Parts: sequence; structure tokens; C-alpha cells
Amino acid sequence: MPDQPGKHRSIPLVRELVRTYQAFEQLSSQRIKQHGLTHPQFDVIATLGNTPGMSCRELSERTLITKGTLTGVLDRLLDKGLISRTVPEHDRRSLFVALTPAGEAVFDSAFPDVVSHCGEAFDHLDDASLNQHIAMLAALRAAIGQKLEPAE
Amino acid sequence: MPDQPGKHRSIPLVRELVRTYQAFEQLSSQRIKQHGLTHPQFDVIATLGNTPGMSCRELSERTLITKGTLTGVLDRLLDKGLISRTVPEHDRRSLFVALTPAGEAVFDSAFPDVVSHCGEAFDHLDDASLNQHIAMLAALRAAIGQKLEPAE
DNA sequence: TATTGTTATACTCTATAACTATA
DNA sequence: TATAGTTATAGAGTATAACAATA
Repeated sequence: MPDQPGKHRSIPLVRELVRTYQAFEQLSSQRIKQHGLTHPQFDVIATLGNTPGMSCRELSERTLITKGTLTGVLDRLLDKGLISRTVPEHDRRSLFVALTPAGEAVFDSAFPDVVSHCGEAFDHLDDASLNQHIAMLAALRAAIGQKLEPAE
Repeated sequence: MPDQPGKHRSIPLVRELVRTYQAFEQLSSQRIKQHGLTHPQFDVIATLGNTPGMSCRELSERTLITKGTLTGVLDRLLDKGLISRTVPEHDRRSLFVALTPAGEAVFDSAFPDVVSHCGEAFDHLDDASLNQHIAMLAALRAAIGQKLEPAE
């Protein structure tokens, strides 16, 4: 029985995507760790940076960290003094999470450092290549997004 | 003081890479979980698949799981009956890890399923695009690899 | 009733260092 | 001495379900 036409054509792409993703994960994790943060903690700091703050619900949606897990991550960031949790007037069920000045300081140093460290790998690319790569990744992401089971 | 020329040119690429990587991670994890495996467990099964087996040391190098962690991952795969650990004659310090028939059955069903599920996202691409994407990812990976601290 | 977030539970992964057995 | 792997330790993330407080 012959293969369905094109059934496994994209496997080499998947393999290459996995390898690239592992390499990038390794590179970014190394650098994040140097700032005393875990990856989820960095994600939270990066999400809160340059915002006035947000609810746990919104933070959970943006970081893809489920609410039960998020409580623990926020506990540790609170211990480090990097975030504040306050009960807003208008809805006392929710919590408003924001960076403290110390948290902002960490964001200001860690975020550009991690991003630019990772970015340095690509500095040799000219603008045209850069844009081409970005367009390609965006296309891949859009294709992946369509396969993802809807959140809710 | 003006920015150094080109200092942050590649940040949009990094951002897009992060997003693509998160989407892919989500997609593959969903599918891996459906086979009753964690990501590290899947990596081990995938690494052992289509090989006669290998030492813990080699498995550790290939999966990037450190030896102390690997012991625990292998323990759980052993509990599930998916691998065997045997002491080879020629060097009784080491352990030879291989898939059991049950492990091979899991490999044969899980690995193609995960890969092709992820691959389906890209089935709409023609061969030329596919090859172009692969080449770009390989270029990105090579660039990242040069920034990674040598494992030693 | 529905929503927001915490707590309880249980498990997995993670790194590190000390350790055992073998070479 | 060096190498292969385990164990001990401690911490962090993960999902789930039950729960409390509020809307």
C-alpha cells in the first residue's frame, strides 16, 4: 500500500524545527538563569514589564501558566520582592499584580540582556534576510496556531 | 548617545522565534501527553527508537538530560515497562539502556503520530517552500549554536 | 450561579554534590 | 585516579480538584 501523497513530506521541517527550538531554549535559559530567574519567572516579569500591571487571570492567559501554577510562581517572585499583589477596589475577588521598583529594575536589566544576547546570534544577517526569516517564522506560527486545540 | 549601529536590529526576529517556539512546544506537548508520556520521557523513547540501545552516558549526551536527572526519568520508564537496563559484560560500571518490545510499540505509535501531527500544520507548503524553511531554520540553528557555551 | 484565586495533593523534572562500584 | 551511574537533597514547575470569597 503506497503512502498517501505528501503524508510525510514535512517531517524534515519538523525535525529541524525541534532542533532549532532546543538550541534556542538552551541559549535563552542559560542567560535567564544568570539573572537569578527561572523561565516561568522571566515570562511573568517580561509580561508585566512596561504595563501598569494586570490581574492573575490576564497574566495566566498571556503566559500560558495555569492559575494553580501561577500562584506558586508569583509567591516566589513576591518573596524576591519583584512584584506586588493588591486587591483592587472594584472587584475584590481578583488580584492586581504589578512589578515593584525592584521588579522593574530586574526587568530593565534582564529583559534587554536576554533578548539582545539571543539576538546577537543573528547580527550577521542583513535586513532583507532578517525580514525574510521573520516572515517565515510568522507563517510557521500561523500554521501551528490552526492546529492548536482552542484554549478555554 | 546614539545606538551602536545595528545593535537591536534582530530583536523582532527573537520575538517571533519565541512565539513560534512557544506555539510549537504547546502543539507537541499536547500530543505527547496523549501517549501518556512527558516531554523528557518522549525524548528518551525517541532517542532509543531504531537503535540497538546505548549507555546512560550517551543517552544523556543526546537528550541533554544530566545524569542525575536521567536516572529518575529512566526509573519511570522502567516502571512503565518501556525500557530495560542491563549491565554489559565488557564494562560493568555502565548500563545498557534499550527499548523493550512494549517500548518499541510505544515508539512506533507515538513517534510518527507526534511528528506527523506537528507536520500536518505544514502540509499546505509546496516542496520549494518546505526546503526554504528548512534551510532558514538550519541557518538560525547554526547561528545559535555558535553562541552556546561549549558543553565541555 | 459564575468567577477569581488559593490550597491540597501528587508527581515530574531540575541541578548539585556525595557516594558506590568498576576500570 | 578516572569514569559510570545512583542516591540524597532541595527546589521549582505541572495539572487537577476542592475550596473560599466575592460578584
